Amino acid sequence: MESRCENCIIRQFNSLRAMSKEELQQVSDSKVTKKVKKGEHLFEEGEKLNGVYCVRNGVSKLSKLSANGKDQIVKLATKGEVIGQRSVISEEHTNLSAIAVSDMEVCFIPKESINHTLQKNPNFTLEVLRHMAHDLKEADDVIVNISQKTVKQRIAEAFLYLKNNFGEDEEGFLALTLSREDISNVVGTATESAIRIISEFKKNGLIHTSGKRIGIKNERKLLEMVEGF
Amino acid sequence: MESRCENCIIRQFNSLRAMSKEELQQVSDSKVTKKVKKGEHLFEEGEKLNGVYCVRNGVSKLSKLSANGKDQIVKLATKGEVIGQRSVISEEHTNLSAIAVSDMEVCFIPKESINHTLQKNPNFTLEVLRHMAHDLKEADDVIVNISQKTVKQRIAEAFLYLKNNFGEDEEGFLALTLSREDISNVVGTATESAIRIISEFKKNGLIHTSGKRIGIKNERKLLEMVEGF
DNA sequence: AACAATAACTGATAAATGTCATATTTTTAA
DNA sequence: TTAAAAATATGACATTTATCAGTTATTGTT
Repeated sequence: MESRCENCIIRQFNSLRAMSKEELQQVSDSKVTKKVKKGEHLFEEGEKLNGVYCVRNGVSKLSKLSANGKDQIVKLATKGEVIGQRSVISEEHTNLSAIAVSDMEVCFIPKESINHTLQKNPNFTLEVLRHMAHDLKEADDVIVNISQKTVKQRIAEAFLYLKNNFGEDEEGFLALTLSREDISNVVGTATESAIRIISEFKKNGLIHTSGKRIGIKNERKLLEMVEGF
Repeated sequence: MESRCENCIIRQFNSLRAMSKEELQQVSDSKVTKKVKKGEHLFEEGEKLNGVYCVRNGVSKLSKLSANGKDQIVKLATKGEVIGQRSVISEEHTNLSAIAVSDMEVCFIPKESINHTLQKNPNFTLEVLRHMAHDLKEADDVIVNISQKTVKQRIAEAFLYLKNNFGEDEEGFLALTLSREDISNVVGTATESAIRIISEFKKNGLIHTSGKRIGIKNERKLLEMVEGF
């Protein structure tokens, strides 16, 4: 038997915590838990979503394909985050693809459960609104970063972001391992450029690597680089 | 005597339309109408907002100062849009400055009126949520554009955007005249680069200019440029 | 109308970044 | 375990974009 939303700790981190006991029961009855392997899609750009995904475990990249065939990663969503809200709320096709960058466990919640609560429970709606306001602020920050910072600064920032949001493993490597291509797609640059800068960082003792894994060696210097010294 | 929100046509374009008659009366009683001259601030980055601004007339740029001293314009807000919602909702200081790029008339609505309705009227909250979802989608698009398109493409796109959103005057110039610096800040490039490309567009017959005013001459070619031909 | 102040423009050059070609390493799967 | 595939890495070069310096045009003010 599957676990119930009412007891799910993940809920504490997202807007579902503003649901009443009854609403939560209804969500729990209608939800479906799925396992998504690294590299698999949750959904693709342009799809019509019939619900949202609540992330129990693992990480998904939200990305958009540009005209020149390159992906831009707009956000990395992890444990406790709800994916697909925007598209369900505005009843539009998704503008982003969601692909697992590590093995994931997600709960699919049909949109009916969400929409119903959105119309009846202002606390829930307000909570969702607050989350979206936060996402919007972050998106604005990304815009400013991409247009005003150098690739080097953005890569340094990405590593610090990865450390702060996903932590490090026992050996001191970033817990979330992204391919060089994914890194370049987060930062918005050519893969070769990203690789070159990673090599440079390694040479200068800012980071160390082992295969595709990256560990931060000199956080202070990385921070200074982001700030523009 | 001032005009009442209940009769304001602007309201049809924004989330205020989801308010009940009583709520709207309350908003109308507490609102203050202000005139803001071109170049003046509505508010500055980092300020704490005590309410939102409903734009009756004119245009405001929402921008963020980057570490290297350049502004990045994240959005142009015009008639019918509500500015400052995000910050009021998440009860944070603003992350953006709002400066009038043309003479404006705005209504300042104290946050109490907004917050009260947000907690009581799920329709209103949902409406605000939909608007924010839309803004978030647009922000994602901007991210992809900035990181994947060339400056030339982005400037072409900006001109088309200005035409579609603000129209043209009788003489065939874009109705919203931005300084070259503002254009470069929308696009995320150096002012000189923007000017250079504007000259090139003029030379190639894509646009014509008169002082700082810009008129679109060959929309089809601009569009093709945006698409990457 | 004349002046100062500001904005628009242009050229020369430097710096950053992208592209293509190819070598090397790591990962995957037979 | 080993071959094939995929990812990472590096060099050479082209292109794009930024920067600095200086000129011309426009705008606003007395």
